[in-house]
Amino acid sequence: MSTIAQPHRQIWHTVNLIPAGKVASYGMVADLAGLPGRARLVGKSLSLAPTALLLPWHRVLRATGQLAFPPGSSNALEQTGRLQQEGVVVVNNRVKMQQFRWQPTPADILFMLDY
DNA sequence: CGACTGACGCCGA
DNA sequence: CTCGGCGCCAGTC
Repeated sequence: MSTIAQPHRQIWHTVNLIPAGKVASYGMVADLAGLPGRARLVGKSLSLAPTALLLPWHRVLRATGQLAFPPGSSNALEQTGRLQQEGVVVVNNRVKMQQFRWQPTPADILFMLDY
């Protein structure tokens, strides 16, 4: 069976913990996954993630709150739709991080370390 | 081997 | 708020 690099597994695992109605930035996910400074790797991992995993990729955006896709692109539209469906307000292709930022509990951290 | 490219982030002008 | 520049790293050419 194919050997999936650990960093990817860690990243997918972390993204999967983001609760509906909340969002996280690429850098935040990288940090929580034990890969500080590897924000770009998070983007890469999500692009490679099997759709069968049903990861909440739409809850991951840039640190500024901007969606990672160009406004109007099919990806941006789908991401916006999914977020609003969860109650996250998206205006001009961006979200108010101050209001919707996910704040992982100590339990969340432990859950990831345990993995 | 070097140059370029991303679903990024931060700092300074 | 916008731009430019640099750091970051795995792939690709």
